[in-house]
Amino acid sequence: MDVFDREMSRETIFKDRNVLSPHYLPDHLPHREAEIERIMKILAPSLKGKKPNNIFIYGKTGTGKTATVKHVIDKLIQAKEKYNANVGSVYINCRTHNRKYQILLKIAEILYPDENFMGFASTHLYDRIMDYIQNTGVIYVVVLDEVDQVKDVDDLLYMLTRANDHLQQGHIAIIGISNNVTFMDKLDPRSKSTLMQEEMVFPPYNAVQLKSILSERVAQAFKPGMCKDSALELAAAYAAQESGDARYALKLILRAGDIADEKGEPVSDIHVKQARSAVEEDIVLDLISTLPEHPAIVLYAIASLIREGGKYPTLGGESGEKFLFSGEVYEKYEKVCREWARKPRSARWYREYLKELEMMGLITLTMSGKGIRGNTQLIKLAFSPDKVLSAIEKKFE
DNA sequence: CCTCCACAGGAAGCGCAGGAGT
DNA sequence: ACTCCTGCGCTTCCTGTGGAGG
Repeated sequence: MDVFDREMSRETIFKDRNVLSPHYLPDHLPHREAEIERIMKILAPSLKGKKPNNIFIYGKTGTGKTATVKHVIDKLIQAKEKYNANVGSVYINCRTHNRKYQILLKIAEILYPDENFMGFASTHLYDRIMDYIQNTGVIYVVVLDEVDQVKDVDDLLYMLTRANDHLQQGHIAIIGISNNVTFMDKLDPRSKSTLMQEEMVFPPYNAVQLKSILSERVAQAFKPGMCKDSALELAAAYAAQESGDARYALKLILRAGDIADEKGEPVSDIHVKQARSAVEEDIVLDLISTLPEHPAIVLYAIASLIREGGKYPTLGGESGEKFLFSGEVYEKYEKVCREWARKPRSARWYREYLKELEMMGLITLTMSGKGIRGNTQLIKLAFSPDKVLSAIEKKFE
């Protein structure tokens, strides 16, 4: 009996592990009923051949934006069959298709599945797309997930929305999804007003909501009684702390499930706690791997200063939390740069790196208030310095 | 109260790379 | 093949801000 045989014959606590994967689309989305209804209402005119409004959806990661939209699109396609309506749709993830050209190409490829558009100019793609819509009179819903990733958004939106003015029949409707608040400010006012005919904000889930989301999935993923209620509750509580991220909650339970499965035990609190540390490590590693060189060095400077205690250790003394001063970190950053034979960036740009690191959730920034001279940012590391340091050292070999 | 500190963050501009237009 | 244009990453310069210190 070899390893394969033993693994195959082993009893597992999972019924369907796949249900917990980040790509799994559940049939039922708890606590998003109102959002689903609103989007359906907005899209409903398309079934009668009328143009629906464009929608812009904003919400933090793990608030169910993508799942909700995909769910509604599924329903729209079902309704299309039922009422024999002339509607179509594409879902495009702009992280992988982050330029106007790639998006037009993707649309063209779907509209003309038998043709090869490689190497065609984007104006040609545009014309062909317009031809299709004009000739068929279809109402075409384009979902742009993570729109903020598109380099030439203004161009793209202008092109797609202005197209509608030239169409005698048919229409392009846009659903934009983003988790970046500042994205709206960077938009051209014209594209802003067209994209945001309807604006929706998806709030983060609270602990109670996360619990009910988890329990639905857990019931499908594990065999009966193989995931304790307390474990589920703990995972929900951890995720609620992490800004209500349902994806994080699912990751936790999946990881905890794997740990428990290995031992052949039902999932309990201990496994969730272990999973948390493991998932956190994954996240740190993942974030740092995509980090450009200089932000990584800045982060390294922060982590090593935290470990050394910093120039002004535990100032303020609030629960012993260690804060660093912006200037102090910049000096350290310059020093590390010299040691690693890199030319340090200017202090101005260093501040941009700090903001970037904050947006990624690697550090937290607080403006200095009472008790501190001058007006400066106080920097706190979101993860353990040792994990961060080793991850960055690994990155630089 | 004024001044100084220790920065924050806006504006302008620069060199470069890669596409679009011709 | 060539110019032109545009976005990106960055520097330089500058004005603004909130509290400390005298």
